[in-house]
Amino acid sequence: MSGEIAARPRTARKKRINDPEGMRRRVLDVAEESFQARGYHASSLGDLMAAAGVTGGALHHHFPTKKALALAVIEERVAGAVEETWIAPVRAAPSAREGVRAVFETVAAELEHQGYVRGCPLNNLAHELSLADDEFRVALARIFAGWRQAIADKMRADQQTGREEGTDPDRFAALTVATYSGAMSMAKTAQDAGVLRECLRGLERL
Amino acid sequence: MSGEIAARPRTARKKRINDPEGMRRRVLDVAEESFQARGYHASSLGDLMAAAGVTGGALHHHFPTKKALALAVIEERVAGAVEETWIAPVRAAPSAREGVRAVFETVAAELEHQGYVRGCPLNNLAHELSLADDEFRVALARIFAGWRQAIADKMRADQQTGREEGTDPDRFAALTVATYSGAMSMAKTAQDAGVLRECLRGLERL
DNA sequence: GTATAAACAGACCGGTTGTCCTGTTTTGTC
DNA sequence: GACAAAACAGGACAACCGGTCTGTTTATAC
Repeated sequence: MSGEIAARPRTARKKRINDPEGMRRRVLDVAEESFQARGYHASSLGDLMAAAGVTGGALHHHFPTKKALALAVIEERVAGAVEETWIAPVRAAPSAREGVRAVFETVAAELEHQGYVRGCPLNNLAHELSLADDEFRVALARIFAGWRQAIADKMRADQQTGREEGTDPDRFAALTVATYSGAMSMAKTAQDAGVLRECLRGLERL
Repeated sequence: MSGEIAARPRTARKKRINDPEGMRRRVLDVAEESFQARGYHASSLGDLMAAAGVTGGALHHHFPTKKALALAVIEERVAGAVEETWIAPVRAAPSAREGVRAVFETVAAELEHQGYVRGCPLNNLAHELSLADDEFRVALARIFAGWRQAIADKMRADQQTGREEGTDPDRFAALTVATYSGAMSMAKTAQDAGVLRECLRGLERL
């Protein structure tokens, strides 16, 4: 066993294939994952490079700075996550109120199934980066605004059909997003998704 | 003039006074400030030492590690902030619902007066540190629990006098804390405290 | 007064960080 | 096939980080 030196890669002797889109996607994948799990400042580019199997040159080619990488994660991944888990389901729901209820329960069920709580992707980055850099802040604020507007628009659509006449759409949207964000914050800190359901019950008393 | 060597501090010729409590307090002051403004990972001990006017030896004497310093900030300052701005005012209020309303408006007024939003001290650290270290997480979770319980207890006291019979105290407390936390998160990201008032209005419809 | 511990000063170090730089290889274009 | 640009490799580097270490001064106990 002592004679064994590092096994050379006999297969694939220096045959490179340029795949810029795939490489960019892989970097974004591990960056999104690491930023959520460890945070922006606690994630080193060295770790990301190792996890993605990417060299420094390639990383620098696609994302000149760490900030540029984070901005891409925010605008492409975090915004996408909010769209996927909140905006689309609410739009597709029979009503705003029903959509909100469904999302709360879906997320709570998912968290309980996976056994741990990583928190809301948007809120996680918003807390760490909003005060650090104004470009970060604006990008994150835009996602919050789109989230709220989607809920408010749905509520307005409900009102077009005569329902929910006593409810202020923007107020309902703000309250919903705030409650969800705060509940996720508590769930993350307690590592228990139960508070999500508790807050949903409270919200339904409206 | 050429004969002058480095000007010796003629005043205060090496007269040191040991003030362990004061030095500890100064370190905690700048650490709390920096952790809130820049976050834990973005705050270097070097910056803190410079800001507090403290040498490395003194810092290490009172706080052996950065983690120990953060733990002290959490348990002594963050817990104190929650106690001061939330628990005490709610206890002193005529009712739970009135206390919650008063705190929301007080905080909103303060934020609008100072012109910027730094966010909720507890939530700021909770997001960055909950997943990083379990000791951090437990310490932060305990503060959340105390916050919720104070509100729930106040609601239970109200119910002893025949009021609020249709409200679940724990549910009300969870909803209140979640809404406030989420609203502060949005207010911080948008740098606009208006959403706090918006959420309070929504909450009052219960 | 003397012993002892606490409080503080200040330099030092190994490891890590983000970024930059110089090459090499692949790909697209004519 | 010639050529330019994009894509990628991999090392270099200065700055910085957190922690440790040794030594000195101040306070406390007896």
